[in-house]
Amino acid sequence: MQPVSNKIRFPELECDLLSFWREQHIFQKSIEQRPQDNPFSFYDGPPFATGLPHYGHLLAGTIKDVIPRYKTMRGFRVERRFGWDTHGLPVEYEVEQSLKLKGRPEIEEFGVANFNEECRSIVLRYTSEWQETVDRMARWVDFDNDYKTMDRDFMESVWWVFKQLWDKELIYEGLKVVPYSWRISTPLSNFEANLNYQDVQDPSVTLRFRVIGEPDSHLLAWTTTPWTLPSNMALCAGPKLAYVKLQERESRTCYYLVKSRVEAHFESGSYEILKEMKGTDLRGMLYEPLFDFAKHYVDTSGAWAVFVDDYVSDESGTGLVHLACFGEDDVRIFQREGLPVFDPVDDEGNFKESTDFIAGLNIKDADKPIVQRLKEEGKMFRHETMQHSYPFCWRTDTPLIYKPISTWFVNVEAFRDRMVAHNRTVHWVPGHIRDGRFGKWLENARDWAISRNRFWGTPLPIWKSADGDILCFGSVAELEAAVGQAVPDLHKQHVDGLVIKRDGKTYHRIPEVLDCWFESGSMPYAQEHYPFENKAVFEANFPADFICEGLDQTRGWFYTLAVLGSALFDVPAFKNCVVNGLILAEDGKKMSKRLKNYPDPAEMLDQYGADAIRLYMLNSPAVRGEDFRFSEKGLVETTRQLLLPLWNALAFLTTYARIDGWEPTDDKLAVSAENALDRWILSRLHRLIAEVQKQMDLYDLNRSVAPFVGFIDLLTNWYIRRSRRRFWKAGQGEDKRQAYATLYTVLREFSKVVAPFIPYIADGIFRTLRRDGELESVHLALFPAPDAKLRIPELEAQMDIVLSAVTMGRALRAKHQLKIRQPLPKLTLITRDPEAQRVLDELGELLIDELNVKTLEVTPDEGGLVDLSAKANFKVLGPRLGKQMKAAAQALSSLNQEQIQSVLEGNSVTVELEGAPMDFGPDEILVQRQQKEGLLVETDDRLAVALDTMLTPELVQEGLAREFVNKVQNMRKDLDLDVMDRIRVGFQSSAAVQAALDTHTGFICTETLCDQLVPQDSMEGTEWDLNGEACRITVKKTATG
RNA sequence: GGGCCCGUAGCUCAGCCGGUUAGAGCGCGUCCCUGAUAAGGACGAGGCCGGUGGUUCGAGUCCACCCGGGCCCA
Repeated sequence: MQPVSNKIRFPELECDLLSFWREQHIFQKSIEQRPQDNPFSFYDGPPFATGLPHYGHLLAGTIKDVIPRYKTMRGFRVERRFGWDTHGLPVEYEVEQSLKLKGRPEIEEFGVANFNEECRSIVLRYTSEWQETVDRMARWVDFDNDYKTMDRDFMESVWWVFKQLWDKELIYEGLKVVPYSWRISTPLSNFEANLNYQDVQDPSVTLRFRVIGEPDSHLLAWTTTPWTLPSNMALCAGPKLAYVKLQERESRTCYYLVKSRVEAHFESGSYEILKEMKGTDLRGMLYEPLFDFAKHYVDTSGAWAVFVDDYVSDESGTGLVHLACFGEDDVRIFQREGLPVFDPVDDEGNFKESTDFIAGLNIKDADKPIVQRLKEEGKMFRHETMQHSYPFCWRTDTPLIYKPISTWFVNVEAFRDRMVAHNRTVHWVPGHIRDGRFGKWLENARDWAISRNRFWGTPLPIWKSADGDILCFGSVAELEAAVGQAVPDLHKQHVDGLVIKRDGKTYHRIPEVLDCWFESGSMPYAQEHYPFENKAVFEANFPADFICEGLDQTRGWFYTLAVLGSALFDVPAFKNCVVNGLILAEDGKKMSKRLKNYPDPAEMLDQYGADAIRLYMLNSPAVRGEDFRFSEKGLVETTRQLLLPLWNALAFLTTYARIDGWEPTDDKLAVSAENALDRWILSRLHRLIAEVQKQMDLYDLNRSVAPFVGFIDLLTNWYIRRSRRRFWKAGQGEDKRQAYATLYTVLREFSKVVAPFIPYIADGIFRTLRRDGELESVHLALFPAPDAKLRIPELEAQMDIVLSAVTMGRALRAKHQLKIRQPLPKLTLITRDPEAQRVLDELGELLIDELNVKTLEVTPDEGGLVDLSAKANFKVLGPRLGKQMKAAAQALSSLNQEQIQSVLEGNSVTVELEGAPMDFGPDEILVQRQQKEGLLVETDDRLAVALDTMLTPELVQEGLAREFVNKVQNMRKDLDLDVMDRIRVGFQSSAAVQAALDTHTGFICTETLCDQLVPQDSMEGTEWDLNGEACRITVKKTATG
């Protein structure tokens, strides 16, 4: 075994291991060595590579690595391919910006082919940086065999998916109202529409709509967009709102509006309420349109009437909403009620010829003449100007409009219930996502708009004839047959020009491309080029056993996977889903490049290494969907508290193994553990293995990490601390052999337990301990099996007692200023716990050493040392007593010492409770211990510890000797001596110290590896204070160990 | 405006099926220990468990409402 240094630099270790893994193809071996017929399938959600990876990616990437590594160690074959999202708006925007193109007309002028090739050229710009970071983070994923959504094979499968939906009649063409910039003739995403709100002044007009069949009666409706009035087809009332018909006293004119807004529009006393009614009562009222151009172009029968819908509120306006085709709710109601859409606005935001006096005007310029005309015709009730916040195009600073555009939809509502049912079978982490955020979203799922009026994406495979006949292609072969030529590339510029003539009709491709979410949702099929290739591979790996992404993917990838899985195969697309939360900066804000409120990931990798980052994140709430504040301090803490102690456990073992020439041979390891410490740590190890396995099988990463984090503390700060002397001891005794075998075994098995989480350090440990002929990496090993035979629960319980006794003993010493180096005559453990009696048998030495006492006594007799008090055991008594609980608690708290003693001896006690006697068993009463004032006693619930502090001259002498050893050891350390170097010690001291040194010469020399301990007269050396005695010491190296 | 999540010590977070003195780490102060460790330990200060009502013998924990923060949607 090569000794390892405790001066470890983890980033260096990691880089060495990274090269080793790469050179020896460990990742490939970890897959190939697992049986092909035992797959565990993982789908990678493709990221955009238009930016560099940030902590969110590192977090998801870590989880995407931990689970597959674990499953590999459980014997599964886990293929993982990296994916790239290459299409879509983010890419197009970057290109538009770099080429200074604005909107559709300029792109078309530049040429779609040129534009798309520009897109293609930038999407893979950062892939090498991505790969480097992902590799460095120790995430094992196949980049050579990756998939890209712009690959022809991928796109062909997307077409196949689309065609499947088409054949199932789940695709339809409809209208969708979207934010639209007329300046650049481009629909925008909701996200973009939110980028640029400005305060502007707009007309605020309230219109009179004359009611048909009632003399001089009008419906009042309000709008800030007069230009939409020519498209008005209906008015809408809130069904549950209260409305009135009122009459103006002066003019005798009648108006309908919502009751709660009357005072906003009429002065009190100027009117009389004629009638009150609910919104539903208004339904079906007919009115005269303000403008009637529309009837020349669309069928207006049924239009110009009042309808009702819940979206109407009475917070502003009149409670009667003017409906045109420029609002999402409007179009929804139009479709429900069979109303016609009349959109007279062209792509540039100008009125078409169909609009009489405003034809050719830009919509905003048309507001004035429209208002003018309405005033002249007496249709204006009130005309004001108001200031409000309105969305503007973020690129041209012109106001956006909402506009209906032709859009292709997936009829999700048709199979929504199936989707909801499938989702019930998915295991989500955290669990509340299933019926909460995601479940609720599914229940309310609306039809999915999948087409985009853009350029860089997979074209919809639809060709349309002039009379609306449609051809849909589900493969390249079908298309090639139809057009009679090869189609090597499926991008827009290559297919738009393909014209199909069939049965006397001519078919042209429609201009839209698919939403890139459609492509990522198609990834299970498209990454395998299914069904054109890899049928068996696909079937073996679908649905995914495991996926992981951030909380924001609820409406994103999780959703599109679920939609397509349900639509195509009527199954959930994934079985287990871990959702990670958002990583925030230390200040609780979003990480922001502009604010520079977070440390550069590359620097963190260089400084602390990937394992520190991984463990820090895994040990955080971020792995169960909660926000997490990332701080460099956390990395420091993780390194100091967990990783370094663990590594130093290894350094400890190897250091002494070298000194003793110990090697992990079969017979050295065959030693059976007899020492209680060894049996204890092995028992804890197997308890740990069982726990980690259980939690990992539940995908609960927090609860997997917490136990091994705790184990590191037990291993280093108790097992090794207490075992140190066993390794130092001269010679090769049986106990030493056991110590080596145990520590070796524990570290080796532990490296397997932590391998999925901290793969570098785990492999560093494993490979250090590895014997010739064994597996070359821990990542090729199987996860350890918990061995019930090695579990000794009683021993674990006893050690718990010892550990709390140590804590109490140290507290006692600290309180009374008795340093540990000063031996004391006796420690008394006072407890009635039967396990504690047995502590003496096996674990007593631990306490004697750790607390530096000469003898240990365990006694059940608490007499004189502690005050006992009784308390009701609420947990046990509550269910039995119910309302009597309070009285019982009162009664039990006043038991006398005699009664309590009796309870401690296992007897029941009878107490008067509300006039009647009642028996209480010993398990129904809790006895508490309180130290008596002024005694050297420390207590907790079950245990008291007392120290005898009577110092004899012998003990004082021994204390001095230990003090002396301590000073010499410090000097050795200051001189940077090797642990095996021999020394000569000179001293000049008081008589008391001299006497102590004489008595304990052997002890001192053994402890400090000192060959000569000699008095000296000179004034050289370091001056020390040994418990108040002056002493001057020199240390000289005499021989190298 | 709607849905979901979060709110516990100065900071980062545990706290299981509801059980009576609410924990850990970091930071701070005092002290101890140290030849594996960037260490370790003890003690101390520091809490209206976001608020208000309710259910219950008993609420940090369950329910309702409210306040604050986040994410998503509108």
